[in-house]
Amino acid sequence: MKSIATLPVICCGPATEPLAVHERDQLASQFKALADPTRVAIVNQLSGAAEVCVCNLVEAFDLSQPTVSHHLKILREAGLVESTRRGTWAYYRLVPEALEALRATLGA
Amino acid sequence: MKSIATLPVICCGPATEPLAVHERDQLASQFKALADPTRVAIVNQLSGAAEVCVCNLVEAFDLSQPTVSHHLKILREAGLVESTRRGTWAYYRLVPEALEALRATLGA
DNA sequence: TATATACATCGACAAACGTCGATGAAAGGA
DNA sequence: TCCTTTCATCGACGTTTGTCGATGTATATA
Repeated sequence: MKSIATLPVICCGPATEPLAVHERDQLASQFKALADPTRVAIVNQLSGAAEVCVCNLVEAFDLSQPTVSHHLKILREAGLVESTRRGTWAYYRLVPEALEALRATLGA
Repeated sequence: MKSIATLPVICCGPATEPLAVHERDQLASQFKALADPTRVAIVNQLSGAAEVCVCNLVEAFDLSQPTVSHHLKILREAGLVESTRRGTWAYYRLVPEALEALRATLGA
């Protein structure tokens, strides 16, 4: 008989239940959205204000505007950020529930 | 004057302090270690027991032995797991503090 | 010693990723 | 209407990643 967990549940769901394939994939793609230094920095920036204009992000990171836009798209598709367009400008903000959910999968 | 955070600190450090480059890179590479479905599943497996033999992992995932070994190496280099060799077998286990630290960067 | 087993490393290859310049779309101002 | 600004999308590129078969390295057993 195999010895069963006595440790606290850490990462990615109940210890006794293996992850469903789609859950596994979903988690992986959310972590993947954070698996780049620029995107980590973007999220960090966004955590410092209610919302941030794309123009500010472009000048904050020494990258081209298309590249910043690309990273924002990845974060958006992962559900970690969302955006609003006001006039010519686009404003991005975190989705706190998404980050909280991801965080919950990492520990007890 | 820029408007400053009134939101709780979410992800990747104090809101008012931008991340240092090396912190940013370190976080990104740890998230990158979790940015693959197989590795998420491995960590989930490991959360279900004190330690798991590599042989069990190889048969659990429909992948070749070198591929599983490769994923374990990535998790090991990220500091998320560690291993012990006993006889012919290698046993892997989680590093709870590492996961806890990562989790802490994701939320208040 | 020789053989078998468990795991790591190597080398190769296709697929995915990060980056950029060029272009497109939508809004504001002259 | 025309021009400018802001942002998204496209196409291309070099690099990184996931995967495998083949090989190397210990350990155990006969």
